[in-house]
Amino acid sequence: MEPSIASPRVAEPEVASPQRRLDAFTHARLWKNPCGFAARFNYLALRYNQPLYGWVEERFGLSRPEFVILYSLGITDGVTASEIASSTAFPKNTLSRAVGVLAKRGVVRRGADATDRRAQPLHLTPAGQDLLAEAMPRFVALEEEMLEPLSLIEREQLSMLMAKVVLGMFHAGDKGE
Amino acid sequence: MEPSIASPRVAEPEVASPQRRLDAFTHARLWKNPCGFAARFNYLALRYNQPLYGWVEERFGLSRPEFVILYSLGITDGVTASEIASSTAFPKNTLSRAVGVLAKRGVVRRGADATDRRAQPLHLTPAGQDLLAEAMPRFVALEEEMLEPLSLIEREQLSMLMAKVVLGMFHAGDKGE
DNA sequence: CGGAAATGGTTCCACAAGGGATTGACTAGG
DNA sequence: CCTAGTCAATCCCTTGTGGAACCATTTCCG
Repeated sequence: MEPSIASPRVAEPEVASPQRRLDAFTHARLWKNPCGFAARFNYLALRYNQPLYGWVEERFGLSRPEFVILYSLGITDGVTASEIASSTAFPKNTLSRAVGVLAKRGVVRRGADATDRRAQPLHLTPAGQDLLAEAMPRFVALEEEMLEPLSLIEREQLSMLMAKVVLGMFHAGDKGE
Repeated sequence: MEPSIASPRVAEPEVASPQRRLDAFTHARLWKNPCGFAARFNYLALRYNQPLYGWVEERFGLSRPEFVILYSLGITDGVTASEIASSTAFPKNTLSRAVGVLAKRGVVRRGADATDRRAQPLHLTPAGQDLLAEAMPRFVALEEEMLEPLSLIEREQLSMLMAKVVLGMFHAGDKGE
């Protein structure tokens, strides 16, 4: 039962000079791990979300699920709370609450679906668009910073490989399970 | 300010036939996103952790931070709570509580550091090792399943590229910030 | 049609999470 | 050798989270 991803050569030099025990442990978590791939994307997710949502919290006073709603609307305007819930795996009551907060702030507006009176398609207000416009560059910038060690070609490769994995999960999960 | 990762060709066919609105939205979140790379690893992290920690919860009655401690000890025995905290970004008090629970269950033992009586190096008990031994295959298997769409060569490539990104973050974060 | 099952959204409540202060142990400086 | 400052671990308390029950509307099916 070998690790499905071999520890790559690029990692080895680091092992030689661990500055502290902590570095050594973090290093072990990332490289000496039967689930190396999982450890790595979890690490990336952590190091990406932690600072960004921390900043969103202190800059706008918005919690993570609240901001996720804005972000979702930025991608697909008119999406409903349930859809965001299903897609992001936040529980729907959490999102319901969040929508309430956002509506009270005037950054989101609850619309009405013509064909289904239960559904509430959500829309960004101009204020919401402004807020999102201020926040997005940070998100883009940190991603850019993360990818900085890679050349353009490598980014393309990485993108393509991740795409394959994600699509696999997407199909397996949304339909199969 | 274009997306730093272009939407790869492999994704396009899917757009043509979205079975439901939800699929369409999830798809947009993954591919029509200025932070495509972030969206993808966040998606993978979600789809990986959700089922596994759900299973751990119902199988062993262990919360995520509790299991993370066991997992950490599996990788590096004798690591302390603080080190796990720093490395995984779980708050120390959460881990302290978790260690308490695990100790009470008899799966973890609080040792004593010879040179520093403040520190409590943690160790797996035989029961803890058994528990971990039962759980690990699930984690390995799901990772394997995720990587299944990739050939061995592609896995190597992905591993190498992720390694570059992670190492960049590792250095930037632990020392720079 | 009409009742049963399903679905979008909200409300209630128990509980765990994590920020902040506290204790106890080590280390450096007067 | 005592004091100030740091660090590991724990405790307390507020808050957000998310499971479950709950309405309103819609869809399914006899």
